[in-house]
Formats: sequence, structure tokens, C-alpha cells
Amino acid sequence: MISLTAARETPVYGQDMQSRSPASRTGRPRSATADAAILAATREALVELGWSKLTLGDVATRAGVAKTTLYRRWAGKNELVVDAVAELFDELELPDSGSLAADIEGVVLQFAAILARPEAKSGLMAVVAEATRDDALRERIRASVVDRQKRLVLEGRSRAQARGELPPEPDPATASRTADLIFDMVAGAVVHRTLVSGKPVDEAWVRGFTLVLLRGLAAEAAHTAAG
Amino acid sequence: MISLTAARETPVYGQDMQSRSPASRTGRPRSATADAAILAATREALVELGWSKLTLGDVATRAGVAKTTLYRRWAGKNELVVDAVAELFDELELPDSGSLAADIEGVVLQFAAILARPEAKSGLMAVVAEATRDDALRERIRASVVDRQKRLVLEGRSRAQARGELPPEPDPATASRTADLIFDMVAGAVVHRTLVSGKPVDEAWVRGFTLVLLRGLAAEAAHTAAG
DNA sequence: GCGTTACGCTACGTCTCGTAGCGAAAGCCT
DNA sequence: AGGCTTTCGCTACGAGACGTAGCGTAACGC
Repeated sequence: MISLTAARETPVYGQDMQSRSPASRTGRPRSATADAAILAATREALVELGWSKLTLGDVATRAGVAKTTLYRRWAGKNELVVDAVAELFDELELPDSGSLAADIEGVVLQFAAILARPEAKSGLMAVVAEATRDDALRERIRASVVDRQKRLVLEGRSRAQARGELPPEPDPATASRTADLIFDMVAGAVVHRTLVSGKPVDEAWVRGFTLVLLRGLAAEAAHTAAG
Repeated sequence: MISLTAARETPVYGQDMQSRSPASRTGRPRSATADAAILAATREALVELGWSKLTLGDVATRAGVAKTTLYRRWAGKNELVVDAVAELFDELELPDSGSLAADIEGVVLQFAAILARPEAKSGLMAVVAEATRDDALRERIRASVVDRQKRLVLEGRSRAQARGELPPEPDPATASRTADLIFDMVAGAVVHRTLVSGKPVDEAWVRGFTLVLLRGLAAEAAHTAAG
């Protein structure tokens, strides 16, 4: 009965925060208030202490719960911080501003505003660094943070195509590839500007960035159509 | 005599790895072999353990030095890893391939190759995350990693301008701004592709990226010149 | 009310941290 | 050669965080 086949008996969330409801609906339910308090306390601790000095015991105290409760719900610091930071991206929306350039600028400014907050900066990059050695963690980040951003790119492109600002994609394969490319360029540039260069993503920068990206995409599309 | 005015008496490197030679040239010199062994051991530990599980005691053992020796030279984990990872970027060079597109593709592939190594992935992003709350660390990263990349951007642009592939900049202010923009776009896209999307920076991706970036820059330049 | 599950609390062994103190080694200088 | 200065290896230490176990109690469904 040594933990060989079942190395993960602990009822930790994993990726299924809610999907465990059908399995167990008897007994005392978990406090939803505690969840919210813990995640809020985690963000608060991230702001005050940063990633490296954040301890789970401190988070538990701030949230007003026992340390053991925290360990019953999350496997460790990584998973907890991912969930805490992911909530920040709930507010992301694609503004329907009528032109592709304005759409891009709007999304970039929103993304930059979230990333400028200290709890997002220190938390997000730390878990991304940890995710280089933890596939499950990478998947968790992808599902709760990255995909939410990516949907905006896809929706913005389809709108632009409907308006005739971008040509329709010839085949699904290249459509997916260019979507990935755009996504990496947009998110990558904003992250690098904010975290590595350490300079603000102000309107002047966004205008310049959008200009280069948009003209590059339009020119490439024209080239692809012509060639 | 409490450490109030002199909170940092320890002869730690700070940013001046070598500049302390004029101050003290008497007594037993520091072993240069130990430096190399420690940095190599740090990279080795990064590969095997990753950032979070890397301990300075373990690094000291791997390097064959005492733990105290390590603390006499580096202030902590952050500074040590920055120096260890920075050495990886020594090999960065700008290939003179004759065309701007080829230059960009060459640099991007080199950068991606370094970033694909596990010790660079987990180490670099972790210290960048820590640097969001530590200005001295950010400056250390900038000096030993970022500036080395940025020089390639500047040199590549000036070569392209000499070849007539890019128009000369009207004034130094916009020249600096566009250089920053290009740098954030190039480095950001590669980092995001590698670490967040988790997909390889292969030649197909690089070609597509270079195409968009180059046409965007050329179009913007034409627009700026025309308008 | 009864079974089941979550909760708060305490206590514990383990690990890492960063520092202090010592004697010995390795250089420069006269 | 001898002395001076700094580094090195080693040991030991208190402090703090980790992650877990065990217990009694609280909250829900049937």
C-alpha cells in the first residue's frame, strides 16, 4: 500500500477546480469564501513580499484560515499563485472599436495594465519559470491565462476579416500558424517591454508597435495573395 | 558598532567582479578556478534541479568549494544565477550575411538556441521575475545579458542603413525609440514562443516572424518618410 | 440523528539559510 | 627567509519554512 500506483491521493484541485462536484456531494462542502480569501491574500502577499519571500503560512494567516486548509486545496506555491494571478485576467475584453488598429491598441493597453500590477509581474513570471520543468503547471497556466488572451487574437482577426481589413486565410494550417505568430509577437513584446526593459507601455509605444505589426501583417498578406 | 552605517561590509562582488583589483592587491588572491567551477556547477544544478530546488549548499558541493566561499563572492542565489546564465550569451554574434533579413534570422536563431537550453530557461526567467522587486538585480541583468543583445540590434540596423535597406533616422530620439521597439519585439517574441507557448523556434517560424517584422519596419519607414 | 467531509489547531522532523569562528594555505613585500 | 594580509575549508549554530500527522469540532445531505 505504499504510494506507488497512487502517488497523488491528496484531494488536491489539480486542474479540476469544480469538476469534483459529481464525485463527492456528501459531507461538509468546502467554503467558497475561503477560496476567495486565500486567493486575495496570495495577491496581497505577492505585492508586499514578492514571489521568493512569499510563504504559505503567511498567506494562510492573512486569509484567516489554517495552513492545513491551504494544503488540502493546492499542491504548492506554484499552483496557488497561478490561480491567484489568473483571476486578474478575467477582465480582459475585446473592445469593438471599428478598426483593427484600434482593437489591437485597446487589447494591448488592457494587457499592459494588468501586467503593470506588481502581483502580476512577480507572480506570473515566476510560475512561467517554474513551468519550464513542470508540464502540469505549464498546462495550468495555458488553460487559465494564455488561452484567455489568445481568444482575443482570434476574435480580433475574424472581425478584421469580416470588415475586409485582412484577407481570409487560405487554409486552416497557415491560419493557425499566423495566429500563433501574432500572439507571440503581441504578448511577447508587451511582456518584454514591461519586465525586461522595465519601461512603461504608454500610448506612444503602443501606437508604434501597432503600426509595425499591422503594416507587417497587411504587407505579408498582400505578398501571400500576390505570390 | 552595530551594522547601521555599514550594512554591507561583506566583500561581495556587487557589479564589480574585477574592479576590486586596485583596492586590494595584497594577501592571498581569489582562485579564478573556483569562480569558473562555481558558475559551471550552478548551470549544472539548474539543469538537474531547476531554480526553485537549487540550493547554494549543493552548488558549493558540486563545485568542490566550501559554502562559505560562495557567500564571500555572491550576495545570494539571484546574483549567482545571473552571472552563471550571462556566460551563455557570450557566444552571441552578428553574422554579416549581406541582407537585413538574413541578419535578423541569424540572430534570432542564435538567441533561440541559447534560450532553448534548460539552464537558460529556468534560470533567466526566474531572475527576471525576482528583478521586478530588486532594482540592483535588474541593473545587473541589463548590463550582463540585455545590453549584449541590444548591441546586435543597433549594429544590424546601422549595417542595413549603410546598405540602403533601411532609411537613416531623422533624429536621435526616434532612432532610440524604434531601436527599443525592435528589441522588445524580437526578444519578446522569441522568449514568449519558447517559454509561454512552449513551441520550438524553428526556421519556419523565424521566416514568418522576420517577414512580418521587416515589412512592418520598411512600410513604417516609407510612411514616415512620405508623411 | 447519522454518516461523511471539511475545518482549525498543535506539534513535529527535515531542510535550507546565512553567519561566526577557527586554523591553515597562498600569495606579496622587505 | 620571515612577516603581513587575505582567502580558503571546515564545523557548528539559531532561525525560519516546509509539508504532514493527528485530533476534536463544525457543517452539510439523507
